[in-house]
Amino acid sequence: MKRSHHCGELSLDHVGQTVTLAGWVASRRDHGGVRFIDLRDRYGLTQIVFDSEHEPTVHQLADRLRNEYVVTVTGKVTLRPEGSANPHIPTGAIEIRTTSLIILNEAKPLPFALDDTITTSETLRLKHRYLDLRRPRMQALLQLRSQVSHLVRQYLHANQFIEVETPILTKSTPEGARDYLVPSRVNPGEFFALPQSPQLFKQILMIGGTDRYYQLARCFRDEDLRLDRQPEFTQIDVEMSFVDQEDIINLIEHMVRLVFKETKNIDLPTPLPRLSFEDAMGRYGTDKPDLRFDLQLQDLSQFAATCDFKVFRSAVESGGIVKALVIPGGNDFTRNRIDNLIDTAKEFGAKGLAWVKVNEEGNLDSSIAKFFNAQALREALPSAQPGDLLIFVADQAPIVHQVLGRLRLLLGEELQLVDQNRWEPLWVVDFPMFEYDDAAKRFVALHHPFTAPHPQDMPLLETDPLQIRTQAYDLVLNGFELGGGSIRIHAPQVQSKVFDLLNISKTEAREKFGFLLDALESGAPPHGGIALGLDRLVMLLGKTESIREVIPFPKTQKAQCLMTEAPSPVTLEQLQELSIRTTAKKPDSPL
RNA sequence: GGGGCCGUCGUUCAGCUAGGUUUAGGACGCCAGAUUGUCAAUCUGGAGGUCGCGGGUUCAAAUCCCGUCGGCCCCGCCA
Repeated sequence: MKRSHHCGELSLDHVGQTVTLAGWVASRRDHGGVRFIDLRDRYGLTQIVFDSEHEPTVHQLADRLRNEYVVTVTGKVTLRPEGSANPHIPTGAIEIRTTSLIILNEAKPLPFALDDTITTSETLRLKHRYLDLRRPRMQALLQLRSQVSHLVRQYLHANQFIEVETPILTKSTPEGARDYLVPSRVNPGEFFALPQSPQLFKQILMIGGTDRYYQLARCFRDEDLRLDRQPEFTQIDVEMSFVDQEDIINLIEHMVRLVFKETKNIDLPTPLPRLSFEDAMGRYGTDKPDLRFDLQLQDLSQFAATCDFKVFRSAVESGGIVKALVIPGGNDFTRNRIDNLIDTAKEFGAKGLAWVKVNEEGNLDSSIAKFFNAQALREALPSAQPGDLLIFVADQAPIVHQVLGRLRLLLGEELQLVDQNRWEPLWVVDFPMFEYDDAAKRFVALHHPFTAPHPQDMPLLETDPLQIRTQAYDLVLNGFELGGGSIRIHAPQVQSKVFDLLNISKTEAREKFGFLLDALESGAPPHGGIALGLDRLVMLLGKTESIREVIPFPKTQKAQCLMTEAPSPVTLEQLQELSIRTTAKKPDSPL
């Protein structure tokens, strides 16, 4: 018996019709002579009535119903009696007077309540994800994700993009995250890698004349997990030929604005604000600033250079900087709380944390206040008001930025400065091309080794690589990196030069991506692109507490699936067939 | 690899910080009965826990100590 309607659509308009519904028993209320159940499917809830007077047989059968039984019912849509309508659900004006009930399947008592309001440990939810997914909230999130994907596809197709699938079984890439490896049975001792991103393939597609490519690409990285990081995730992967940075930023802005408008009726600004990497680091101490609250880093290096506090002066003299955060109302921080801040600053890498209270009279209150000219400090820090707490870090710039950037986030949360209803997207642009890795004694690419320098910085490749800025851009939203991209190198000589600087030998470059180098020499168009994290986008749109909520079957922090219990040992035969022997000593290992 | 928080009936939470008050308790769920207008239904009764696991301290451990397993958050890592 097929259903005629679903459980979310019946209303006064249907009164008098005979309908058939199917779904799960969401709850039951037994009054003896009359029994009610709420029947649930993806679309909603409908109340079903079993009346002993009119339909004694069906009423008796309904006694067997339990939560999450799967049933199909046929009956007449009727108006609920005076005073018993339920205004809280869309179908609350009507109910179904049942003439037929079929129990399609039974269900054991549940390991946890499916109620949206009841909190259950995530462990249990993940173990029984099939139950968890039945909850309206989870269905809504799946639907949101589907809606976002659909909008993205529509938009990109409308802009002449072609969706292309790139290989999942591919080649291990250097200079990135750890790869997930897949042994090749027919090539003993050799391995595929799962893609960390389709980066090289999309560039090859441009060289192949595809002009505009996109893919909702599954990517894999064998690194430790975070609340916004999973070992497999989906990115909206885009690449275009004959474009510059502005073209890509424009295209993506429109797409993101469309997604926010269509899914949540949110109007993002036009155009999106931009910050240079330098400004982002200087003012927020991070390349993914959360602009939902202000609390900017204040540069006090000039003041510090002339003050009597030796720690400050010597930091500046040795090429470092001094920056401060003005904590509004921080004057009432207890000594204990300040000590905790100092400890936290040290954990973040600072040698110490200087602090000064500005008391209600506007005087400086601190053990180091005697070193400062109060007037000079006021002029250097005009935003400081009576009642504030000033905290300072003096060190080399990267450390100052890292420490104050993190303290800013911590304090923003503690002092509830973050407006949860705000949406603060921005582009971070003009990234440096390289960083110097002191440990490895070499340059490393900040973005990736295929990112093109700014044309005017090109000569610096020979002279001062650390000063080179790239045509790279990150899209940041509320402190999360939504994605990033760049204009790519299309000149083979430039690409070779960059590999040199990264200390990737000719042999190694040849071995790892000889195909790209060959392709670049075969008529590569100028091209560039971007990749946005679909999971993070949906997580932010859905305001969920972690990325796992918007992934139907996510992994735990130990990169395991609690439902399937993957990964798991395999048989000795399987290993032998793959010419593999493991050195792991697990009690349940087949060795 | 490192730091922190958490683990008590099916679920959720109390009890732990004063070791004995506990035969480990409440709520929800479950089981049985009652109930013709509920929608967090109600009423009566009942079942259900080796306090994650192992070891130690003690006359006595859910409670203190050590280890371990699992979950979460963070650092490192994530070009």
